[in-house]
Amino acid sequence: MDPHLLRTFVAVARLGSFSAAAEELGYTQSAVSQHIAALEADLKAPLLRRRPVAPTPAGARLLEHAQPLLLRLAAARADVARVNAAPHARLTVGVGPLAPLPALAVALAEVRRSHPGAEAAVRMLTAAAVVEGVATGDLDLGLVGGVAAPTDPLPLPDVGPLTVHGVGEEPVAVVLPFSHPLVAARRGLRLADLADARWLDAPEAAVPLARLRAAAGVEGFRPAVRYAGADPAGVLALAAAGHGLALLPLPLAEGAPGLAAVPVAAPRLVHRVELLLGGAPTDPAAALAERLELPA
Amino acid sequence: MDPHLLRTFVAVARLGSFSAAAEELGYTQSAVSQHIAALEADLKAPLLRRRPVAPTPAGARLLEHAQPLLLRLAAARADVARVNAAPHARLTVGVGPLAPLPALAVALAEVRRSHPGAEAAVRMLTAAAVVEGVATGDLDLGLVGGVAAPTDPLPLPDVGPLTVHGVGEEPVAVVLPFSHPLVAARRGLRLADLADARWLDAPEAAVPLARLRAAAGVEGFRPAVRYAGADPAGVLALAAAGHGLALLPLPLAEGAPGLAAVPVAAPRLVHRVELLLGGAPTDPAAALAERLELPA
DNA sequence: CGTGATTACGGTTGACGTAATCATA
DNA sequence: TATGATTACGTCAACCGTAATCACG
Repeated sequence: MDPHLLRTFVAVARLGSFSAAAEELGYTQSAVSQHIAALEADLKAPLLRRRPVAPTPAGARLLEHAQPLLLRLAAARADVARVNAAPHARLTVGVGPLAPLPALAVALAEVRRSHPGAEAAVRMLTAAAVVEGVATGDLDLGLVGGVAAPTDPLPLPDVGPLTVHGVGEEPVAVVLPFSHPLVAARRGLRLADLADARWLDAPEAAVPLARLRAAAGVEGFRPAVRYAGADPAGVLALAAAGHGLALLPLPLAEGAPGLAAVPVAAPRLVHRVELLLGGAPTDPAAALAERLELPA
Repeated sequence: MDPHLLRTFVAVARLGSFSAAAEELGYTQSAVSQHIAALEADLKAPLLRRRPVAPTPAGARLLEHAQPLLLRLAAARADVARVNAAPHARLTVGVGPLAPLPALAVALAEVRRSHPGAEAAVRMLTAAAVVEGVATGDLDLGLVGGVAAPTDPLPLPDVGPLTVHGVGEEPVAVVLPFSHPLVAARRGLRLADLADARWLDAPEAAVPLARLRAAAGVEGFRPAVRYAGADPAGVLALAAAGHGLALLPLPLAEGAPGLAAVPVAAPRLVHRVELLLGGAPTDPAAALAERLELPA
């Protein structure tokens, strides 16, 4: 299970073609074929069906493992590199959806105050991409939001030691059109009671439905409309038009036209924003200072 | 970053000696030296100081990554193997501390009822070892307990896709000697108010202190006595003798001589027991049946 | 000095490319 | 039949072992 073999395996599976993977990776078609054959021999199981190229059940299982494995490998490399890395002047910050920009503004202002010469670049990304970027060193700093039980850390994908600091918690609310019968229950909405409602499936721009099922402890929360965008405003618009409910941070939800934002009473949930730094837990300010080159 | 190199690196770091690692891995001293040199060249950083052999800061970071990486690698291998594996008659169950044996007994009875010919072996392990064993296929089934917010899944180390099923939740209680002033607060104990008390540090046999800090959202919970055993009875004895407090599942805690078990009112916590199976989520009974060979 | 890590060197194995072959849409 | 995966084979590098050397306690 050489990482190189794993890498070509995921490339082949993703592209659905040996030759395309070969070109992408700078190998010949033959080498790719040999890689896959070596993997299949090692694991004693066929991983791909050819013509058309598609993963077998065993290959699908391997794929699920391979991507996190390669990610962790990159994270390990980045983490070791950080130890001996020269500080750099450019600070790259990744911001996930549902990570409120006010918090980012405060953080950046603090950086500029303490490191007046440092440039800062901000990238808007998906939550998974922020975690990946911070782990692999592509990002110096990450800001992600999500729901969790109060004071609980966010359940982030485990790609290696990351420093996670909660920087804020806000209540969460269900957004629903004023016409919705549940608006009457102005206070004390139980999430489990909404399991049979129609929900917006907006995994990037609102709380994912799987998370709702886990939090409420019941099945349901069937998706009515899927919204692939990352902008919560789109979710608000869809909710106002009656296409389904969504769970959002209260500050984001309230004041939206045509919508009621009803806080969730049970289970107790908050929207939590966390600051991510690569490497083992340390003081965030000190860790940042170490990585930033102070102008002379 | 060949896994082989990583494997010898962790062996060298663990044993503190190139030659000892060589013997353990069936290599020659020279090969081990070359492995480490290759790793250091690849990562462009010294990883070990020699004479005495000890990890450098960069090596320490790598170590932190290497163990989970190798574990995931083994898990991937096991997961693929499971797909094409022949069912076997022997069922191995790993039981973590704080996983109540009644639940195990019920589970085993159910297995024997549905698969009358299946032998079952039970191993008592640490929680981490249960997760590892299930992931790597050494165990067919795992049972672990821990505290979490109600309906929340337990925060288990992420070693790959595991099927996790909650099989029970019970209240948690602080155990304290009858003489303790807080016994008066028979109901409605707030965990945060106990941050300054003396606690038993029993990471295997009771809720770990780090978990308490995270749940209460405050620092504190300083350890008074460390108890390395895995048997909660030892914790009860220590608590009764006044050596410190501990958080335990209520059924375990109540009725212990000389102790009061006071339920925790805030934050809302439960002791949750989860059933672990290797592989992607499926129906647990069906998954087990697939792996068990029914006697003819 | 002696234990133990490193370096030098040779044999073997394995990896990749070229090119021919095979298989399937 | 054409596209694309596989197999054959040659070359070259990588790996590991033996043995000599080096270095720290």
